[in-house]
Amino acid sequence: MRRHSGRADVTWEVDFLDRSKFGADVAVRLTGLLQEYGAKEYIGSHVPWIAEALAGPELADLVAEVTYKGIYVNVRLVDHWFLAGVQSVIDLAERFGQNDTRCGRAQIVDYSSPNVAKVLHAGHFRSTMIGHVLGNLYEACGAIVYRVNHINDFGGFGFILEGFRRFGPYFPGSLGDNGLLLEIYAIRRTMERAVAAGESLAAVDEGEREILARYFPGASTADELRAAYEKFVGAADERFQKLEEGDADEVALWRRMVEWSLADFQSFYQALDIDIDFVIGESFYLDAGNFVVDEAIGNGIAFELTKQQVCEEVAELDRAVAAEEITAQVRDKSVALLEKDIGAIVVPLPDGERFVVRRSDGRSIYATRDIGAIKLRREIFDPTDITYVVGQEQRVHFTRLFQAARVLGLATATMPTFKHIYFGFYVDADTGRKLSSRESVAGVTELLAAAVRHFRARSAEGGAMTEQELDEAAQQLAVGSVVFNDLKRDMKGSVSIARGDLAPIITDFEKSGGPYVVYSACRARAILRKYGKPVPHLSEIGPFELSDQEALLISRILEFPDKVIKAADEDNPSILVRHLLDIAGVYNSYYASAPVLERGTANKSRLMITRAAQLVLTNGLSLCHVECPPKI
RNA sequence: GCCCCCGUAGCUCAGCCGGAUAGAGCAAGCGACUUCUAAUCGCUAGGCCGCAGGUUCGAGUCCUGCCGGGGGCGCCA
Repeated sequence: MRRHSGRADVTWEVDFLDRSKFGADVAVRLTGLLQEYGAKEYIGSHVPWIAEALAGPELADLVAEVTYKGIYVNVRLVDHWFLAGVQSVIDLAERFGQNDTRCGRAQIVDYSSPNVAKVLHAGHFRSTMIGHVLGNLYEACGAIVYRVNHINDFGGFGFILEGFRRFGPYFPGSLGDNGLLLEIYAIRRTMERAVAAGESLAAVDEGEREILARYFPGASTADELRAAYEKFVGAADERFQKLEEGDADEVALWRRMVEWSLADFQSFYQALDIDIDFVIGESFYLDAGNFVVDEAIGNGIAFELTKQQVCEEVAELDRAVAAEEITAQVRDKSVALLEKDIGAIVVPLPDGERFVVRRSDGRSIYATRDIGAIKLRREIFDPTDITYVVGQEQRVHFTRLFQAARVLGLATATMPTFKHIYFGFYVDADTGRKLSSRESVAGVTELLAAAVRHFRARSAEGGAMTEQELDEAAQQLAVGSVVFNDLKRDMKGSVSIARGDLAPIITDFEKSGGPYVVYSACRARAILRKYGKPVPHLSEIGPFELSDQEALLISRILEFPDKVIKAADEDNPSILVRHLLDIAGVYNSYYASAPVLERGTANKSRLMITRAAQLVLTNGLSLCHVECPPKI
């Protein structure tokens, strides 16, 4: 193109087409020339020579026919090119889709991140699936991936330690170990709501009243409740301080409690068959965080926000109000935020905001530990990229954390890269409103179990399979369903989910496409199994002609590696998932119309295409953390 | 108040760095199983791409404003 145009700066784009629709396989556009000259002149002066160049002898073994219409120069490729592509897919086999675009990169992916003493809710589920698949994608692109499960085993623990002792006599006997922890959390939340509700207590529902009555038998009025709550908070703060200082009793109890929760989480990870390399509690990073903060105070980067500094900023705000740059309302809000931070250790950020890294009472907060985590992770893993897969509600926290890391010298302007991959939450299918963690809780494990039972029952209709095969197939279909349900749409949007009855959810899962892709891969494999021999090599194939459908299917298959790269580059698994659904659709259609094994003879080129389709679907599913069961 | 996300078929969503007649799936209707397993396939129907301007040869896509929906803004995590 450059030679024909006589210019070195021409750029072009190539789009795959549907042969049955356009009679060609790819469209070529020289975008630079198009923009430079406009459509009219481009069509008149350039399109003809572009078509002529493409039809020239140099490309004769690739190009079968060139046509043009409007700004598009359409090229029909020779059938041999497609089948050669199929052969290369077969040669690469399990490696098809892998690439080296991220060679030399070491990426930390921080995902799942459950809270000890709280219930795993749907947000953790999304984080787990998205993070895991992103890790797979980065690996497929050649990166070394360190998967880290950052367990919140510290924040808010004062309440748990105190509650465990304070409410001991009132716990119902039926609660298990982890159940106790959840109960304490529920008590705390209930108290917060009750106190926030004030005198009326109108916002407190019946279940919450029951909790209040059980655990605070002496407090019946709003004032008494408030007093009881304040005593609870005070005692909890003391507990936390002792824990941080390493008090033997508190540490021992804390350790036991963490174990209870981890054991509970394990059933969730087992159900999803997820194994995260590094399970590290945030407590691990406490000392490193304090070290960084102390050092930063020492060299003046971080400092205690004093009353005087706040006064100066307030004065500036007052000036702005006087100059009518801001309203008094904005000023009051800002002042309130400023005053709240007096006494805390803060890191000033380039955008003028502050990042609080230590409370005024000297205790750590999660920011302290997150900073420590960055320091230790850099020392241990020397990562080029750190990616956090955490819900969108923490966007502000992470943008500040990343800025603070650079200000504190824990990272340079470009190394490592920090990314917060966020996602939407689950919403009520009827109301469109966000489900609270308490509502979405219920069910992650139960939902998956119900999905397994559903697919188990359907499989059983099929016939000759052993019990174990049935279990495995159902497990994979269930996992595939939930993964696809979560990952086929853009992550930033919310996922609506029906409440109560699980049946509609399961039905949605089945329709969501996971089983469709699994089943497609299984059909392809069934053909190959029946054939029973290695598929023929390209060199054994005589003269052949591809159908439009075959050309389309093959071009979709050959696009797969690019989709893997794109999904990794955009940190967006849905790009991969949708492409798999697309391939599965084209393949199923092909499967229905083009028999491979017929009247005892095998169609060689179709066998090759079937093998390539099976490989691309299996490899793609594997990236999505779904394995194809041997039988279905 | 500030910030973020969303608005495309009855429903759930795709739609690339702006490019051919805006696509799938579900739901609805019709048709196809002694077959490489029908968890499938084929066909039909269904659209002021929220509204109004602007940029452009060309806008669902980019810009501005408006309307509507959801969310986030702790010395919690």
